[in-house]
Amino acid sequence: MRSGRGDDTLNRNTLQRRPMTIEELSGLPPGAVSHFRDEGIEALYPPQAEAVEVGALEGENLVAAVPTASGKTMIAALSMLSAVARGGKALYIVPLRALASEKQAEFEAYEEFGVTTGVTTGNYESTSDWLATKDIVVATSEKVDSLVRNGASWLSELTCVVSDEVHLIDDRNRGPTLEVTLAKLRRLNPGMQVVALSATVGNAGEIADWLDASLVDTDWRPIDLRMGVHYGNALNFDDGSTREVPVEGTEKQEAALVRDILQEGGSSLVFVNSRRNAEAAARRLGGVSSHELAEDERTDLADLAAEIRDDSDTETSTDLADCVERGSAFHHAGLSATQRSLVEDAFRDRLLKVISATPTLAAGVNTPARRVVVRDWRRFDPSAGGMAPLDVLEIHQMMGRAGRPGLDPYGEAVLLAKSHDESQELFDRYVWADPEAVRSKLAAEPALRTHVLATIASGFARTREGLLEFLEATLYASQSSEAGRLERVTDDVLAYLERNDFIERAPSGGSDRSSEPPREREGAEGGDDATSAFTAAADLADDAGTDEELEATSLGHTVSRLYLDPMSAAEIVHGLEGADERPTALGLYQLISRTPDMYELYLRSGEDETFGELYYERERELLGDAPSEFEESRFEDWLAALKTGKLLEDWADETDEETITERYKIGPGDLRGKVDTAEWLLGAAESLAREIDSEWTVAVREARARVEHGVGEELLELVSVSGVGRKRARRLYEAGIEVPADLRTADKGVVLGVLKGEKTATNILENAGREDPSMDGVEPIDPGTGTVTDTSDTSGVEPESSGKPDESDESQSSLGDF
DNA sequence: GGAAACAGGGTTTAGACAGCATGTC
DNA sequence: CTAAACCCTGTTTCC
Repeated sequence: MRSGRGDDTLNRNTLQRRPMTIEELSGLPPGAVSHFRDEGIEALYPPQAEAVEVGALEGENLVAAVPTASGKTMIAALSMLSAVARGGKALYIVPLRALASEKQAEFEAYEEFGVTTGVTTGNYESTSDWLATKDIVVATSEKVDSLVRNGASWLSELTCVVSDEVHLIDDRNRGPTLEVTLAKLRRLNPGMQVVALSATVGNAGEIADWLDASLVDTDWRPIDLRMGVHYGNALNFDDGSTREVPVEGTEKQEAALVRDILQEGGSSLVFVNSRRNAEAAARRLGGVSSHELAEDERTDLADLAAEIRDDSDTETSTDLADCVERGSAFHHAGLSATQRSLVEDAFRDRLLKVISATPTLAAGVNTPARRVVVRDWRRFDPSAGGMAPLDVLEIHQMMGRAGRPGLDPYGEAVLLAKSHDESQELFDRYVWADPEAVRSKLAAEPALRTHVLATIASGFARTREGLLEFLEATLYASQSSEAGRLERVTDDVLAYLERNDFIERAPSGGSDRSSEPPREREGAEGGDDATSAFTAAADLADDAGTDEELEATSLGHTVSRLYLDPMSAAEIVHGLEGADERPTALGLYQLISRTPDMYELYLRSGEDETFGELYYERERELLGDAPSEFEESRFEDWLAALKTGKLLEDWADETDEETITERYKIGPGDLRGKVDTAEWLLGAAESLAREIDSEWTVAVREARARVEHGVGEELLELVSVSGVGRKRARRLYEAGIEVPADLRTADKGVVLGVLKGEKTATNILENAGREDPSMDGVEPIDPGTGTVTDTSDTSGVEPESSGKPDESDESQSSLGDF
């Protein structure tokens, strides 16, 4: 830990001053100060005061590198509110969708004094025009990137942009997006204030230089954080103090630590390195927490467990619910979004006593605990050939979750050691260590592939020189020691894009290519303001007329707007163009599953054989050229994509959630994620098919509709009725109701017998447009037997009229039956 | 004879953004 | 190049 950095004079001065009260702040909208006072905020934390001193309220650029839960959001809020008070508009960029909702909930309160907030993520969108009227917009970095690509007009009205967790620029996959997006927003709005919020990192100064910003860099926290290592029966802290925490009998260290703090009324968070470990630890720790529960807590926990079981019918859910009943929970990306927030909320409400989590939790929404136990500090990393130690930054993020402001006297973060040597190593490696520096990953080819295309397509650069000049404004350029590397990779990428018909090069000098009219205006939703602003930005970049011109093709524009990795687009286009007959659903599912935009499903041992067989069985359905069986790794990728494709086909064949999660050994959250990505990619594939005039557009649309609703072809019409999902649609179909129109004429008794519940049935009939949807006095008819409880009208009901044999019992039993 | 305990080898391993147009059981 | 938990299987042990 970096205590007392001597070079930070500002910091030292501020800490010794009397606290700055919120009444001293000027430049905020009327009513803001009293709002904060009502919230119980009287004085600013020292880092916040420091931010104000360097001009946060006057539109000055600022990098705040401070620990989690030290009031970073307040720094952002003050900057944004003062920008709004000056008549401006602010954007708050977050790394996760869950954080977007968290921030919105926080900023919504500003409506009280007339400052409005809107959110936009891939999931949820307040319409674009509506966003233009909001004072503050919250969005994920990818969404902002997409808005830039699509030319949202209000972006050029921004006067303040906040980038939360800016250290994620270091992330190989998603960092470059944030980096490029910030550079574009700055070019678009030269006078705009930039506020970057970061965890404490090794090179905050470098980031500040890049953004022309003042730096607030401090370790200050509102509650003390003690870091320590537990070894044997003792817990040794960084301040030299020691606490006896005996490990009894066969119990694990973490169990002793959780029990110890629970007896003082404190909850804990245990970080482990795999999902399975998280689940196993949660089960074991349930034994600890269940001893310390009050009667009313048991009742509440039982309710929570019921909610969890209700959300999804899978083994993961059952296991989680069983743990929750005992006051313990696990948390990882295999959980559904609902389950995750149920667990997080219950933990914040102190109902759950302990969560065992993978690192997801450290990066996500705020879930502070009295004690944080970091059990595993190494994680499997194929690139390292085995277990690799976690970054200091990552461990510090986990440890930073310790201590709940206002509830705990202090927070404790504990690492576990099994030997004296390991204890020493942990102190050196993590407790006393500074976090790593943030390094830009922009020069990686996959990142450049997509951003170079987008930069050209949205008019930020029109020549190779202009492109390189734009890239000069990124963090990568300011960090790069290896001159020419970026240029070299850029040239490779340009060649790739040209080869795949995404861009065209032409000699400059205003040659009039009538075949391909300029497309800058494409997709500019907000009219001329946006277009002119974007064009101006491009003009700024292009000074030379000597260079050859770069222009996105029509296809290139589409790819950029669809937010696809060009390589994914190329794969899809190639696959569709090569199809001689109508592609099957499986063919399309495998196609999108092998694009880099689909997260890979891992091929387990023995599965290469299973899927090899499936491959030979259904080889003809697959699109494009299969790699030879002798190219081992490429063939394995092909089979892994087939596995993912098969999962999607199972889903679209109405296999139930439980069977799929068990068959592919995944959690409900993973299944939802796969389906979601497939839906997006097939939507994009449909646009591409239209763009290249493919004759298979309809096949793609149908395959997309089938994953979206998880139903067979014959149910697609039924699920378009609001309130009818995959299960209800199948039951209706089997009762002879095959299309929405049938709902308008069908016997009400049959409908009620199928749908169970008068309210649902009435509702659905109403949505189908039935004139008299009321179910008053209707007796349900059992769809299985066709027998009536009371009435005698059974005409027109054919229970087994399905075009698709009842699959439910078969799919239950046929494990591994691919 | 059969169930329970144990040993040894094999297997597995974190995370989740985006288009578009609206809503499961 | 570095680990550890869990599962499955086969064996031993104990009643």
